[in-house]
Amino acid sequence: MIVLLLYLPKIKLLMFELPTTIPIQVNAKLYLKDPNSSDLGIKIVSKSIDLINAIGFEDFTIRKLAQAINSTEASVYRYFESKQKLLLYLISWYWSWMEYRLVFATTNISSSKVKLERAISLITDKIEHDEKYNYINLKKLNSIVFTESTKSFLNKEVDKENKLGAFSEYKKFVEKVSDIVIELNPKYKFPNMLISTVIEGAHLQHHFTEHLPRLTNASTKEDHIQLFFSDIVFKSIATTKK
Amino acid sequence: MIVLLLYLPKIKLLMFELPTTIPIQVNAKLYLKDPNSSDLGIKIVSKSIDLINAIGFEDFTIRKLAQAINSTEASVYRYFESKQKLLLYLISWYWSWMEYRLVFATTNISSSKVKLERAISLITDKIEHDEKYNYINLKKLNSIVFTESTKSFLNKEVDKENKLGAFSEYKKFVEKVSDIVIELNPKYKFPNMLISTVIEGAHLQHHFTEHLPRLTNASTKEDHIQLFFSDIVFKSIATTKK
DNA sequence: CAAATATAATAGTAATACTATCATAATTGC
DNA sequence: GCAATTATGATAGTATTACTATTATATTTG
Repeated sequence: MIVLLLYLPKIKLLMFELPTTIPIQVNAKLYLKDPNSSDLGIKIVSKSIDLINAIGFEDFTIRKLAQAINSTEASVYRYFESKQKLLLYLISWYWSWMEYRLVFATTNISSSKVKLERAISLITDKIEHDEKYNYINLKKLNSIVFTESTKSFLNKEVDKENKLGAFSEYKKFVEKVSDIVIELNPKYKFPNMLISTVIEGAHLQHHFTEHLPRLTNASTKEDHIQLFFSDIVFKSIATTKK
Repeated sequence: MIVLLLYLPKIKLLMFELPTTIPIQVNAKLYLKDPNSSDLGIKIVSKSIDLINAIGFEDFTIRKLAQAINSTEASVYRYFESKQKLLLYLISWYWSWMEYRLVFATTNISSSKVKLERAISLITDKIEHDEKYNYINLKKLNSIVFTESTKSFLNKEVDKENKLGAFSEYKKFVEKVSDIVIELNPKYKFPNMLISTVIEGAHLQHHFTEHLPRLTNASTKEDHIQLFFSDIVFKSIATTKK
């Protein structure tokens, strides 16, 4: 069924035009009980996105979440074994969704250059409209990933969580974009580094633009961040013509 | 006195050859009582670096620190009003120290290109030898900044802390390196973005190399990270010769 | 050597992540 | 349609945390 969709005649770029029936896959080891399997699970995921986005992951507590959905801490812990795992679930969901966006944005495009341009847009553009994918607010989730995702791997648990597969969606996405880089320049030595740098760099630059503007040269109005990273990528992988 | 040092005939690059008498300035609003003013303050800073490096900032507690230096929580809180402020102090110290390293690495160098190369090395190279600057273990502090510093600004307190000047040493450093970029190409539009991306990107790539290698193309043995970022920078700012 | 200051000792608060237990509600299998 | 299973709620509890308050004892300073 997914394959069928990929062959639709006109594939649109923007995420809000994606069909909402595609199942987003998240590693089952990130939850104790699939939140998609019940109303409560759905409320947990949906409301945790609202809450983390509103108050930040540090101030976010399972108790606050439970109160917000008229449930109890114990019930939440039946779905996610920890606050960390819940965050990992959300981030993993995000990258799985980004992978679909990438597929839709690049299918039937013959030019590798255009494909890479579109991938960079997907990565560097902040979602500005309040759109939902089922019960998930994509703008808020996007915002969470931008500000909280480094915390998911910059800790002492990273190896343990990596073994669980917590970062495999992220890695898959990076590798898919890296593959486009390799199409354009098979000799370029650092495609994965380049793409992971663009991803994390774009997240940070968005944060800096808003809070520490002296670290950037980007205005909030124009898409300087996209321009900047696009420039970096294409200059880096350009094959020298002599 | 500082000025004098800058005019020493032969300026060496490596940090362990810096004189240890240069006072590193840290914004006074980051502490309640200057830790340099007493034995206890020195022990707090010195041991917190050891501890945070060993167990990570999340697991680091003021109680553990107090026990490690045979003191009490209350005493530590007389120097730093919070765990966060202590981290901000350490990071601020780091950037102040990096500024000195930058000055020493670039003084009396006429070529802007060489200056920028040296700056990039300073930024991207991890400190591998256990060297001390007075009571501060530079290797451990370097490691802390690489893994914990994003947490210092990726939170809801960032604006408040920014007003205190918590990030001014970092900004100063970024701007000093950006100035070299501008020397090389006055028309380049994103010097600050470029340098802050290189700094944060290099930190992350070091972490990825160790924990999530699929996100990189760097081996731990070679200086691929330096090569990669050096390549990015010089290609990005190259003036097109047609 | 008195006065000021720094530190230690001790206790306490409110909040946190997470666990345990048991009762009740909702769903399912037959 | 009803028993058995499962999901949730209610409630309580643990150990730990960041941080504060208070008082006593060192240590330094004028």
